[in-house]
Amino acid sequence: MARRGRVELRRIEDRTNRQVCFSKRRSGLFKKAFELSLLCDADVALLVFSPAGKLYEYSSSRCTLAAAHFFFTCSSKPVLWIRLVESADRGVRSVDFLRFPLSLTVADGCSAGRTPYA
Amino acid sequence: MARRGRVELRRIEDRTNRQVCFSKRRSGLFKKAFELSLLCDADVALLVFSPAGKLYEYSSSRCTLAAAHFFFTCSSKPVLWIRLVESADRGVRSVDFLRFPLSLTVADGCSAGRTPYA
DNA sequence: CAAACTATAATTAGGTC
DNA sequence: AGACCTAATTATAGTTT
Repeated sequence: MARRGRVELRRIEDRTNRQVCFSKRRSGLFKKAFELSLLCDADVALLVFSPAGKLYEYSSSRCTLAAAHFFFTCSSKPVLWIRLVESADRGVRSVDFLRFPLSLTVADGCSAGRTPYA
Repeated sequence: MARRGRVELRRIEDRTNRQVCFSKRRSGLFKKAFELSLLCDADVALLVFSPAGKLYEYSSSRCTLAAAHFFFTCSSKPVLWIRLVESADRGVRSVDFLRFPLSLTVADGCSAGRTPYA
């Protein structure tokens, strides 16, 4: 009737099962993130990409930040995503990022010897 | 001997208790993030700032990305943090970000009408 | 097929050392 | 702080509606 043993910690092969698990655990994870932020007065930012590439995001309201997420895609095309996080914002939401090509200019005083760009 | 009731979902006032709770729940959250990534083939990025301002970070190894975290501090000073996420990277680590001032140049084709900068 | 159910596994608050 | 312990809560895999 319920699970028969410990969960095996490896990729779930069955597609449907994996999708269902993703949905359940994703909401559990976001709930935990929210609780950590609230109970412990911490700032939390969480990004989850489904295998299909859909993005789910959470930022605790205490973040005074606009969080940006800056990736290399497989083709290594630098793209910047920026979202303004409203104050009093909490809970899980789908994402409305601004997406645009980016040029970076590093000002004087860079403290790092290696660049994240190839 | 153990807890006497449901957890009240609000900021823990006692400093020591809050710190202990933070430590426990943080590790629980990172574990869940890792499991979601592994079981469900998802990319997960998680940032947690302790009340003291210490940063804890996780990115699933499947992220083909260098993740960047871009904040406004309270004084609204734009600063870019960049970290190159190594492949085969998993688990919780303390952070070794590169920190430097940033100038942004948005190329043609910006799809957004509002800027995250005040 | 999503939502509800439910038995069990997993997390964790509060304690002790 | 940090590891362990235990009871109670919470999450969730598998099932059903």
